[in-house]
Amino acid sequence: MSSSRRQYPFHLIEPKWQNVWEQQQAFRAFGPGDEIPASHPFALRHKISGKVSPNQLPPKFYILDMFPYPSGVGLHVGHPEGYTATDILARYKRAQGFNVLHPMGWDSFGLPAEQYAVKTGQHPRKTTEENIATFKRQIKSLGFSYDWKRELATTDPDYFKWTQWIFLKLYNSWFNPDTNKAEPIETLKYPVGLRLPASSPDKTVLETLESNRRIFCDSKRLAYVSEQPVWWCEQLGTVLANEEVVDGKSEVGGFPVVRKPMRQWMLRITAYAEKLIADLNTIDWTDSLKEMQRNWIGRSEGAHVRFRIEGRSEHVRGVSKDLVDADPELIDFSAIDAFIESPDSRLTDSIWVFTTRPDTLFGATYLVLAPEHPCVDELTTDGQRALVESYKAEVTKKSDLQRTELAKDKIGVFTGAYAINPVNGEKIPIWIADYVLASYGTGAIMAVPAHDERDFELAINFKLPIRPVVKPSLEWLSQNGAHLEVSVNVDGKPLTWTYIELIKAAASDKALEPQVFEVYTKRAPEFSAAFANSGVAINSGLLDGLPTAEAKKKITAWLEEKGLGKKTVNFKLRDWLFSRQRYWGEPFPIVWKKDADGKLYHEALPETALPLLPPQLTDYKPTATGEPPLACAKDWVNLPDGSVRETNTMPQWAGSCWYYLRYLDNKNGSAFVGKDAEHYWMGGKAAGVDLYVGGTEHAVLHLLYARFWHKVLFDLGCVSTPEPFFKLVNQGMVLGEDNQKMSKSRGNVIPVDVPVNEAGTDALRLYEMFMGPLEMVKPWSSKGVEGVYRFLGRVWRLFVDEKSETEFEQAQTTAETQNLEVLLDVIKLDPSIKEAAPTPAQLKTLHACIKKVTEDLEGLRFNTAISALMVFVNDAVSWETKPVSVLRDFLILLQPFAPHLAEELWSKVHTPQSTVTLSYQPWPKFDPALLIESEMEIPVQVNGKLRDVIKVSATADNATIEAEAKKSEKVQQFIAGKAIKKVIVVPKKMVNLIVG
RNA sequence: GCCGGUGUGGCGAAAUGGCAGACGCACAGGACUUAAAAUCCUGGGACUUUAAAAAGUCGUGUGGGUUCGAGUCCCACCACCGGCACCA
Repeated sequence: MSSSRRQYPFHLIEPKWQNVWEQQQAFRAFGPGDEIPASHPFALRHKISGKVSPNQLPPKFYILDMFPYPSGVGLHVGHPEGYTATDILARYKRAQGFNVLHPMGWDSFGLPAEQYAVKTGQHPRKTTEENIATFKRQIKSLGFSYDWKRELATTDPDYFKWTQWIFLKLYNSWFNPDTNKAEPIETLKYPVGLRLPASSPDKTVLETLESNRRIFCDSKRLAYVSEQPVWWCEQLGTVLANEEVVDGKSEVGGFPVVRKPMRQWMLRITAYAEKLIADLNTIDWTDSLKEMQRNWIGRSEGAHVRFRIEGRSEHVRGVSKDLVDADPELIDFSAIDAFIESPDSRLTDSIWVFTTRPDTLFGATYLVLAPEHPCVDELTTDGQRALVESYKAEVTKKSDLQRTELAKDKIGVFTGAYAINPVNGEKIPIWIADYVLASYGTGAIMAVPAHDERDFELAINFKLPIRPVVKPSLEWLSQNGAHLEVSVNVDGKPLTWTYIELIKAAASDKALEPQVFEVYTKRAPEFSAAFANSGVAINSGLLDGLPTAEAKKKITAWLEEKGLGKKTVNFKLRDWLFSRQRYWGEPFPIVWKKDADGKLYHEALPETALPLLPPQLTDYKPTATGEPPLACAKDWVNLPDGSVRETNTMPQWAGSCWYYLRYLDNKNGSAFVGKDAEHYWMGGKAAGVDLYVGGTEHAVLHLLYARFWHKVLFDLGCVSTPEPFFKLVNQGMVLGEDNQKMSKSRGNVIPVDVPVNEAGTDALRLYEMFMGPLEMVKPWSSKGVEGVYRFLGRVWRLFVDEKSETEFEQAQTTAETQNLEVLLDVIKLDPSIKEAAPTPAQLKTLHACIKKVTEDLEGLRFNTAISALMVFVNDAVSWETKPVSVLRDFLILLQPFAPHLAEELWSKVHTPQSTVTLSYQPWPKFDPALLIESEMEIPVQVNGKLRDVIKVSATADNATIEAEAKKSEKVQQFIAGKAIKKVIVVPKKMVNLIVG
């Protein structure tokens, strides 16, 4: 920045007011049960003090930032963008009389501190504490109005005690599909004896029952254990999350990663898939963000269809009852039946598939299983076994990336087995191919090559039959189906036509159509593509002639009636892999024990054992076998009673799933949040957090996980709202001056202290918001900072006396004592500022500004609000007399944006009897009466083109306006001698004359 | 490929279907100054006519449409950014 002279002494003003706020505790948020000191500005403004009941408190407004991971390196100018937006709004809402909760904390578990520990041996807690201190100092220097009394860190045992407590809630709950909510595990009825391990002969029925019950409960818990392949990075000596693996390499360091199966904790988020989608309609998020979540959850409606395996005897309904030899009172037979009839069943007389197009069932000419499908080995015939095995081996070798890369070339292998198409009894081959994913649906599909592109490609590659069962549009056919040949029965005579000829004939002769489409293709036709859209069913028996939507309904009903299928909603969302093999995370409050058969089972620690602290270690490196670092602490792992602690830790997401609740009551030692605090801060008109601002990078992960936890807590009666964040806004990224993403390698990172040192925090805040709309991606410009800095200088000069400022400049350089207060007090108000009645024009300028700033803040349009402040100042600098009352209102408007400067100027213009500090001054009210003009300017168009602007009285009616418009000389030039065909007068807006 | 977003001066950007370019940056001219910086004042979309004042034509990614009137609404397309991606 080139300015040699400071626009105004921000270097003195900013620390001064930050100090004052700190000493006053100006931004403490008082909730139910808090003691409000009588001298606190909040008490003065609202005339309450001491302990007050929730209904005595003003309405709340909860404004939340996404709390940061405190890294070792400093903030750059992109970081404070969201924080500035929320702070402006917090200050605005405070001025409006809301009880504002605006907290900040630290998402402080994480890999960097742990990697530093591996390298140096320094305990991650020490690194974390140092980083928090740095971050806090930097954030505090920006003058945000956080209530630091509510600060929290996810690594604090008083905090993660409750993270562990919520985990236990998940562990001890299951999702009841009948009540459609989570319930304590005790409410779970279980079907005894169903495909559970055979009991040893000497065990009593009850012992077996107990063991079975445990296994069954474990299969329903919201937190459960499963064997899962995870990403293991040898060089980093740790397991990585999916997000940390980019193109088959670790995001950090670019080391190779491999898939390794490990015992993992999972959270059953899939149970909430439907609610997580449905409740998006109840919250105020942007459409794009909601859409991202919808896509991630991936809801699709369709059906499960059961294909019997050829040559196997049909499973008889109810036979499972024979397995049970226990007290029938304890048995839920309907649950057993439902299980056997479901695709979850491992009974191997059938293969279940999921399809969104059950209407194309008649066109299913083969089945495809994922290579990992559990039935593959059993189905494979001896003749095909070698081929199948080598294919499977090849697939396992490929990474996920390679599997996707080879997408174009559809390869598969025949298992040798056949299934029966339930609608027509046809014997169809069962294949395996890696384009079918084991993790989606049932891991098996029915292939309808005529109407699915992928099935089509495989069918072409391996010459499998293709049978069209949906009539495509003529247009599509003329592009794609010209070579298709079909046999047609017309009036009893078999004919072979090309498909396109046939459709054309049908189109020209409507009478032909019904009978034409009752054809059965004798030959595998030569398509050039699959027709995957909706159409009308053909070649489909009972469905013929039905449009796709109706055909789906009809065939699904038919399948359900015969016990061959079920209407189903399927989701892309998978259960959440919740464990990490790391040191620096919350330990699981779980121990492992052995039952009488020597089998391991898990058990929760009691709540009284929380917080469960991680052990002290000297080496934080995980072992080469992938065992978590915690396993090294033998004393910690092995308990006196022979049980063993869980050595995995929770992922970083765990702490951020509920931190917004802890802010409400962060000192509570007996509950994760107190009932009163929760009701007060999360209740109200907009339930939950009133405004949440953060980056898009969390659009699916954090925001989905937090919603999930919140819904579980809601179901269990722990919180009072079904959604945590009512309104959510994503701030756009701030790019470097070169229009590129800021990064160390590009060298375009601008640390916050650069603009702060050169122009001050207020200028930084103002520019962050003036750049453009909050949600937009926008480049940084140091010239732009200079512009808003100049504006603040103009504000300063609007208020202060030039002479005394010169004296101040001298005093500053010569004064021995650097007492800020004394120095700044030298500066006097400009003599043109007087206790005077404002002129109508001045009131108009002020109230136009109040209106615009207020409306823009409500709509989060910070950039245009700032331009309104500039317009006011541009006008006010030319006033000969500046009425104090007008300037005071202006300072209240300026305060949210540039709080330090506003406070300093306020301290000069405020009246002594006003005891409430600027931050709690009531927001000025806009008076529409003051904006009414005596005259108005009306643009006049001729044939839609602007020709003149006329002035008429504000009360002029349409007829008068029209007459005045026609009188205008300029308009006359264009209408003279022409007939006026039509006149449009928009009241108080404009006139349009249409001439011929 | 699918979903979402964005295209307006030299630049960041404004505009409930009604005067396109508010506000700011950069630029130019002027005042102040020995000078520079800072500050203050003035100017500006492009093109054409004009000595000038002034006037006219065109102009919001492209092509259509609706309307008295379109940056704004509708249809088709193009470019860029972001997300998802063999999801049956």
